[in-house]
Amino acid sequence: MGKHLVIVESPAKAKTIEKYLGKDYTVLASYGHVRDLPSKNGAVDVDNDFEMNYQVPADSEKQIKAITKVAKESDTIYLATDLDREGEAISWHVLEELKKRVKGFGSRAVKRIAFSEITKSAIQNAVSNPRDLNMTMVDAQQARRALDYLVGFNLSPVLWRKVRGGLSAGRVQSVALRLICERENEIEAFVPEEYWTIDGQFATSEGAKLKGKLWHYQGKKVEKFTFTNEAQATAAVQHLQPQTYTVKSIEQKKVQRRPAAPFITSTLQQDASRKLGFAARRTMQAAQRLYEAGHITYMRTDAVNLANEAIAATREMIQSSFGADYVPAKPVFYKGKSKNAQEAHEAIRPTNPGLHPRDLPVSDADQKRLYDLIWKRTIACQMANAIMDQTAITLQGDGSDSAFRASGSVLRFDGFLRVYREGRDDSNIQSDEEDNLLPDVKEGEQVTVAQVDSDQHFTEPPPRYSEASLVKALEEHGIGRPSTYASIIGTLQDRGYVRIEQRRFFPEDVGRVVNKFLTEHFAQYVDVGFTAKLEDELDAIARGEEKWKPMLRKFWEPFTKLVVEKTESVRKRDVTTEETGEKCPKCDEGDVVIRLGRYGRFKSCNRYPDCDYAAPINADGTEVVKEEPKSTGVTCPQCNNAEIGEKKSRRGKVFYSCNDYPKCKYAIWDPPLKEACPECEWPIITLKSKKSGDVKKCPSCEWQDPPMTEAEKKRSLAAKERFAKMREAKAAKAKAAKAKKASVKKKTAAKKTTAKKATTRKKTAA
DNA sequence: CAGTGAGCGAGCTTCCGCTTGACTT
Repeated sequence: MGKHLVIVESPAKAKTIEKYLGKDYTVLASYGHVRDLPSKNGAVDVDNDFEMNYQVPADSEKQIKAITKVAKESDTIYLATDLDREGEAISWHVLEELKKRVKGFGSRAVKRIAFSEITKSAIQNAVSNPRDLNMTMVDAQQARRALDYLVGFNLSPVLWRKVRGGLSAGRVQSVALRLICERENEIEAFVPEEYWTIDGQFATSEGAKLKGKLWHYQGKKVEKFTFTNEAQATAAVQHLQPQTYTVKSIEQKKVQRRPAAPFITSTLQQDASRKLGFAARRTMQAAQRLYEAGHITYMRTDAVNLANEAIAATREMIQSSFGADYVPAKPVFYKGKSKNAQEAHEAIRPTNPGLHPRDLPVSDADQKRLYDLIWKRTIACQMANAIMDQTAITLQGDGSDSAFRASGSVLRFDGFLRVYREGRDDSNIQSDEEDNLLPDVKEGEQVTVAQVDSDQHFTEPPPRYSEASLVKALEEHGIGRPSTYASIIGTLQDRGYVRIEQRRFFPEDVGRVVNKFLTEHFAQYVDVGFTAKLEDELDAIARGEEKWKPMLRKFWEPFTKLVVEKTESVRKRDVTTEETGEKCPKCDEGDVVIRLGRYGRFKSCNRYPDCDYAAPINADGTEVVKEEPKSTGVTCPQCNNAEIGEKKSRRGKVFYSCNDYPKCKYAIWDPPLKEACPECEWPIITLKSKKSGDVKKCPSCEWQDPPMTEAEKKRSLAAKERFAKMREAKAAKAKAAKAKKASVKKKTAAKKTTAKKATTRKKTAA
């Protein structure tokens, strides 16, 4: 005896901690939650005071067995799971299982310890300052778990009945879907507005040039919509052109720019998306590897704070690499911005800031690039502010009440910008003032007009969400957690609710129908504020001011009433069809309605199946007009029977296919040429236009001209590998799901046979 | 690429959050 067992969540963490503690300590990982509600009805027994029927899944059984084995030989158990709500619950679940599995467990000491940074001092400090399990926090987690289950497993079946089978709804995914759909509605409703800007170019007596924007016009400050048409703009240009101008004022100020806070999961995903073009999944995969190899701290975190030791090491690194000017007098501390942050970990940083990216002993390109990003952001966050001189020069028209304004800023000290500049996205538009050097002028100096130009602009609709901006929006509303951002995106795609095109989210028809239904009938549960309100309640439970079961009851009673009511009152055809007011062009009797089919919405006759009129429609509901395929003069290489025509897909993408469709299904994306492939003799090749010039390719073999460079080969191979991996993972997932189904079927079949046996036995007994 | 849909009503689907692994073609 005299042995101690420490339980953490992650195996990589277990390894590190074991190094810091003596040999009397065994550190084991729970691998996340060890018990959960099973994915079936009745997991939360609403008729029995919300009894939670937890189960240990097969995968967790392995971990629990290992933990039990060591627990039997230990006299102290340290529960060292993460210090957030989920971590507290994991500790409790582990403890509950140990009580069941270890005889005489009560003789052992159980201590809850927690640390938010993995450093030797933090861990030793935690071990010498243990506390008890916080049961009110565990209850808050149970309430969260139960509510998510109840929402998901009651709302989803409503969708199966009113829309289509296999769909899903949930506290998080339905809000994410809502954001994407509402953005699309905004874009569709958007009416562009015209406006004009007026710029002037000036020359000083010494010949230096100066550019300015029109600032005042005829005594009024110029606003965005001061000039709304060409006539107004032209009139203004004519009015402004012949004047001379005088430098009326020169305003100068020093502006400091602060570095961004160190990375947390959401900001890492955003920056990796903007700078490296990584999808959230890809970022997390690379980060996981870096974490496992001990190069970075934990990658699923919502805290921006850094360990003191890390700050010290970072400052040292800055001092030695860039000099004392770049080290601020005091360390820089950051405050988290996100709602509902639980701050169980540190920010994402290099474990050793002294390890420069070029010395990272890793060969994987994704990991290298991600480490580089993390390293730079971490170093930058402890560097001095950048300093710029911002100058604004006002040029007043002589004898007029119109003025131009030239502004520019000059970087005086680069500070953190020397290593890192935050990526920009939609909400953060690059200002055109930066590094705009202005010539030296004096107040009262006269300048002459070289040119006055007007430019036409139109206001633009808000952009569709990218993975990065969606994650940002979710985080701002406190919806979802660092460990789930990437999978939320996956769920929306798996359900067919959205698709990603050119790295932007587009809602699919099913997604829009589901969203309309949920927002119309279950508005309060798919509201962006629902999670925030829930979090307030959970906090009250954690503080001990509220009890979790009464809170669940308060949620459940009106919710289940609404579900029952809507299940009865809403008719499926009202959800999945829209009236058009048109008469059926085929039978002239029925009305045309828009229906939701397997592949999206389409027009049909409401007399179906008596009339089978059907026509495809565009995303905005207008009928698709079939264009005649454009001739290419190339014969189909597959059937040799017809020409290949240039056509447009329903989504507007150009493609080339055999005009004998549907008899021959040959189709390619790139335009065909009447040239045989020199390699495999396939009768045609294609011509793809790239930035670097035209590339001839064979659609049937690997041949291309000009041949790929080594770098391109490497890249294409890497992309292929990634693709193969993804496909494999998908196939494995599908297989697992199938296997699960089969085993469930087997089990239910087995149950049935035993049940049968039981009844027959009963009968014989009777 | 195009295909799509109703209703008899068997039996299936589904949540969020925590963490990694890898039975073979």
